Amino acid sequence: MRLLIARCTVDYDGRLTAHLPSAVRLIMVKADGCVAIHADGGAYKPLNWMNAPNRLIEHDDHWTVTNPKGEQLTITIEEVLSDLSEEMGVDPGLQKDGVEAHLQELLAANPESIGEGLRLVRREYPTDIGPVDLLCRDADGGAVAVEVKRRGEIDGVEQLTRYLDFLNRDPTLRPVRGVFVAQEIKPQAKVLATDRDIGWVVVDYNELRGIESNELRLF
Amino acid sequence: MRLLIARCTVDYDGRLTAHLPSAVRLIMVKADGCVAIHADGGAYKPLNWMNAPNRLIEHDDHWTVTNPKGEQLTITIEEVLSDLSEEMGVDPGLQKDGVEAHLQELLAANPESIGEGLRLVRREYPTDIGPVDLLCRDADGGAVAVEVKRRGEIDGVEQLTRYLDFLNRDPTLRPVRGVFVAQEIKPQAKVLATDRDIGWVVVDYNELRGIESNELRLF
DNA sequence: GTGTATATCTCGGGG
DNA sequence: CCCCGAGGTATACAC
Repeated sequence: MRLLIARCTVDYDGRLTAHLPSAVRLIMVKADGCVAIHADGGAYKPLNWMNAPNRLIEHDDHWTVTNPKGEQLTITIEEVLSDLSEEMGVDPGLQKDGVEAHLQELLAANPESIGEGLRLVRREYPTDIGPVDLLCRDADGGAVAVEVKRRGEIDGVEQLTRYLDFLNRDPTLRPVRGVFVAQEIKPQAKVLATDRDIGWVVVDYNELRGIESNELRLF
Repeated sequence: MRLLIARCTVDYDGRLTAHLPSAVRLIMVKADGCVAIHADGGAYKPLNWMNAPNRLIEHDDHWTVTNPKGEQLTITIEEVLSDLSEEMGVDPGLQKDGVEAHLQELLAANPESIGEGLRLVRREYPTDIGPVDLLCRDADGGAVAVEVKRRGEIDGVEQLTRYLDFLNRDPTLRPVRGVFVAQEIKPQAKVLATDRDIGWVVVDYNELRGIESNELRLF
């Protein structure tokens, strides 16, 4: 990784055009070739960047970074304040816990926590426009499509609506009702779901993990 | 800005829990207090981060970064390879051109470029589930809802469908037809729009800018 | 502050 | 390769 602190101007010409007036900034060049220009503030997002793969050419007073799509970043360097290079090696990567996939697993193992009498038919049930998170049957044998989100917003309701639209074309399933499940559901998403006769359930991740470990203890 | 290159492990506990095994990484601390941990590859997104506002405490061998929501980042530093601090000042910020907002402005000023005889009623016309980009009336006085995108994809058609659904409940507007406008529309989005009796128009941003400057020249 | 839409989104997975 | 979905999305903007 190379870390250059310099007074510079930057121009990006690609999916949009953008310009940075002269100021002191950090120019970060990573081992994979990607370039990012950071100001001394404003969260983690750089002001300008160019992802790998690309071609970086260092001219006398400016750099050009070009990618295969024809996007170009031009960095005009007016004054170098610091220039540091360091070998870092390959990173072992981030280990995550608590994302949607895990929530889906827990719900698949405990469909009763979505609705009484629910039994799982299958996870990632395929439709023509993508897989439904969970397909279940209720106590009366009716099909239930479940969309799982960590945070329930309007687009999740849209997604489930699309799936229901397709599932209800299948005579072996019809009629299919929908349930929207999340750790937190925004009021507008509840309104839209109710408006479309879609049920919604708020679940607690830690409580589900508790159920899971209790059940494990029984065996 | 402080740039620390160190062998470290990192633990995040907040919206999820995540762990980074020991490796050499860049730890960036910006003037506004935000912290980002970068590997030597993988685009501009850091492996872990904590946005401002937060509280950074440097202990002997580890740092803790805590934000008001109770999320915490723990950086255990095993070996410091480099430690650089540099004053950069406030950045003048990025100047952009060609984003959706500009396209919407240009179309609002030239509704005729969407359809003959269209007149603008208002931009960001409010509905219960969010604002419609443009509400217009056509030559016959019929209401027209316009959704503007830079790149037209399926979710834009969904969005417009939602708005039309709500707008058509308003007796002073009904019937409202929809037009989907973008610089580029994906085939699937065209199919879905047509299927729902929604019109679609591909516009050229530079041409619109031309119309705009021509009109300005007339005055 | 809440809620909604945008983003040069980034990133990963599947066909 | 593109398409689609998730994200600790972040960020801007209207109400």
